[in-house]
Amino acid sequence: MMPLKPVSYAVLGQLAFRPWSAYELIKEMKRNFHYFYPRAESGLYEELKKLEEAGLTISKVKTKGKKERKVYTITRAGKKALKEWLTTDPEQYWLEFDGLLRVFLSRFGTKGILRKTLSKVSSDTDILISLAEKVGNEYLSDNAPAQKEIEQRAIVFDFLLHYGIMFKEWLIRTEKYLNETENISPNQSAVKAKSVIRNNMNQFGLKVGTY
Amino acid sequence: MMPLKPVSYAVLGQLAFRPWSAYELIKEMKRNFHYFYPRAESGLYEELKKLEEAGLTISKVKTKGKKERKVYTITRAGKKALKEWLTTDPEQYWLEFDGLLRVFLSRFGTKGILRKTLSKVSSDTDILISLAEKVGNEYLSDNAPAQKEIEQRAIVFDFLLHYGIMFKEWLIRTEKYLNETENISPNQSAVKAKSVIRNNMNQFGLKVGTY
DNA sequence: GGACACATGTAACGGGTTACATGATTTC
DNA sequence: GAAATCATGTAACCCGTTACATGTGTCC
Repeated sequence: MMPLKPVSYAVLGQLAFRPWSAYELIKEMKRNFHYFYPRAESGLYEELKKLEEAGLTISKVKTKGKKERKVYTITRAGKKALKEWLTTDPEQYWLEFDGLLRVFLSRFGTKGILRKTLSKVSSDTDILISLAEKVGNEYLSDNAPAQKEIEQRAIVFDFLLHYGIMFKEWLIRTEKYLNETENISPNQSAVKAKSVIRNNMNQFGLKVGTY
Repeated sequence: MMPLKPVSYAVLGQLAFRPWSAYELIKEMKRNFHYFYPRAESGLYEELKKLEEAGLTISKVKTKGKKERKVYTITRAGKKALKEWLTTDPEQYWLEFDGLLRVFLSRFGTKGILRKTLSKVSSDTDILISLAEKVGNEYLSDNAPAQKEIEQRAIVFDFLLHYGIMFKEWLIRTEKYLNETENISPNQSAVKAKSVIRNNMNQFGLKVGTY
């Protein structure tokens, strides 16, 4: 039996809340984890099978009409495995953001092209934030998660919203910077760039001048 | 000739700054892109070969001592291809953060386990921030990037530093939250969780109560 | 009855990493 | 001359996605 991967524990963890059919489970995981642990739905059916083979879940067939579907439940061993995994160290978090690559390389295009790139990033972020708005309101509503669950969800929500806002604020600063460097000499704009760097470092207490 | 992937343009873009030997180029890319476009070094040699096949770069063998190594240079066609790519839309940015998964699932462990997870995230973030400090100081120093380059690097730097700080501030808020919910009833802590969510939403102008 | 969402997969493909191989150059 | 690092790869593998297959309930 293969050592399980983090994604296996994501599935197992979702099953720890309550039993689910595969389809519901996977939809729920997508809702919950999409923005910080994205996985294609098709692969998760695989994981469910592996978990059952490993004895960490069991499934019972429930017939409803003519359609039969399995309902998966976590086992004692599954709960134990989950708890053990939680004690291990998380991986280093990891961002993939080709928009920033494009910013880095933007002098090989035009300022117009750069603005277009940023505007795509902006609208991607709007989607994230409006999802946060939707989820936040659900959490505050009558059909909010159970008390035990909402405590952790608040922390995740807090992260995700600040994550999105960070992009938005960066975009605003960048737009301003772009406007301000619109018609100045290369010399002046290099000075400006350095002052951006220095101000950032000072703002967050990084040591300047120790090279 | 295959359609190029974003990573191909990352390599091509780095070559647009100046010619490099493979090794130097790849080291530089790691420095520049590691935190927002991570790729294993070994795969980049492949990309270089593909780019040359496609005529977007050319290489010349320079012998130095007994060792010969290729120096890659971008071609006219390469510059054109790069510029064209820059006009296309960036992908949606994408975070993988299993620490947050662990927070979501933390009620299946203990608060101590959760704190350990958060402390790993914290030290990962310290590494990011101290790298930012190092890079920032390099940018401000005598051997700073050329004027033309520092403008874009300032934007990237600004992002990366705020990105790291966002994690740090989240960790601080979360720690505080954890402390405050240490010895209160489930009822009260659910109320507290909801107030975290509501405050966040209000702080950033999300509409509350429209479900 | 046709369209579409619900529901559950699987097979093939591909991108990217890990681990290894190789030799040269520097450092002690 | 041993060890470490510079320097350049390649082959095997694995993880995960894409695209497809299949049947059911439901809406009009």
